[in-house]
Amino acid sequence: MKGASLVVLPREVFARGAVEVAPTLLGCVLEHETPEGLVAVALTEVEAYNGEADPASHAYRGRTARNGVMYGPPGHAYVYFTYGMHFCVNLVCRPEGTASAVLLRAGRVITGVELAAARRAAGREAPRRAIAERDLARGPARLCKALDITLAQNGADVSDPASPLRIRWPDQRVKHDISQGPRIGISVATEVPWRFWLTGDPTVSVYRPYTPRRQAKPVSVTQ
DNA sequence: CAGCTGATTTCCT
DNA sequence: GGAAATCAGCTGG
Repeated sequence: MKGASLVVLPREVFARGAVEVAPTLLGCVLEHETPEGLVAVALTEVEAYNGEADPASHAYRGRTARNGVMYGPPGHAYVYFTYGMHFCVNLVCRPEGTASAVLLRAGRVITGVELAAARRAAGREAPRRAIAERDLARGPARLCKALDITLAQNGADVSDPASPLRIRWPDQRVKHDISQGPRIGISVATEVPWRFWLTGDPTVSVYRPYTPRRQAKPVSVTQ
């Protein structure tokens, strides 16, 4: 039935804390409809960020121009730009005024594989190999690239079925095994197990413990 | 396959 | 000024 695809997650789902919302999102389908076509991704890996109480959260030091959307109503997309070239997308949790959110880290492309592959290949110089299908949305920045999510989608209401960017329940209610462990790419609060993923799923990114970027850069010595 | 590095801008100290 | 919720490409084992 076609109508099933319009059943977006109700806003109440996002009214709870990110740690509770995160596992709920696994298997749900994030869709982005653009003039180029529709790409849909079944989420396989997410991370919870617990607002101002969480040293790893962008909201840890309070409200800024960048993280403002996180303080808004639940069920909206918080998109940020990082490392000078990448976008990442979160879904806002908890009522307005708080800053809890779930980072979408990876998914499996279930609709629009060709379009997603074209977007991911764009800008690469002399690619030696085609991108494997499992890698299309494997990683937060890759997921955004496959779905063409940019700052233009910051604040989008994913609980609105009329929104070009929305999230709906899985096609089939399958019982998944869910694993839980430390978050990736952060240097603080690495002890809390707030990353959730579908056990054994090939689209989940490989766990890499945090390693400092520059270790003891040689000090310049005069004379 | 592990490990390193450049790319490149926004944000905050 | 420097790190950042990252990725791709290259190197060496």
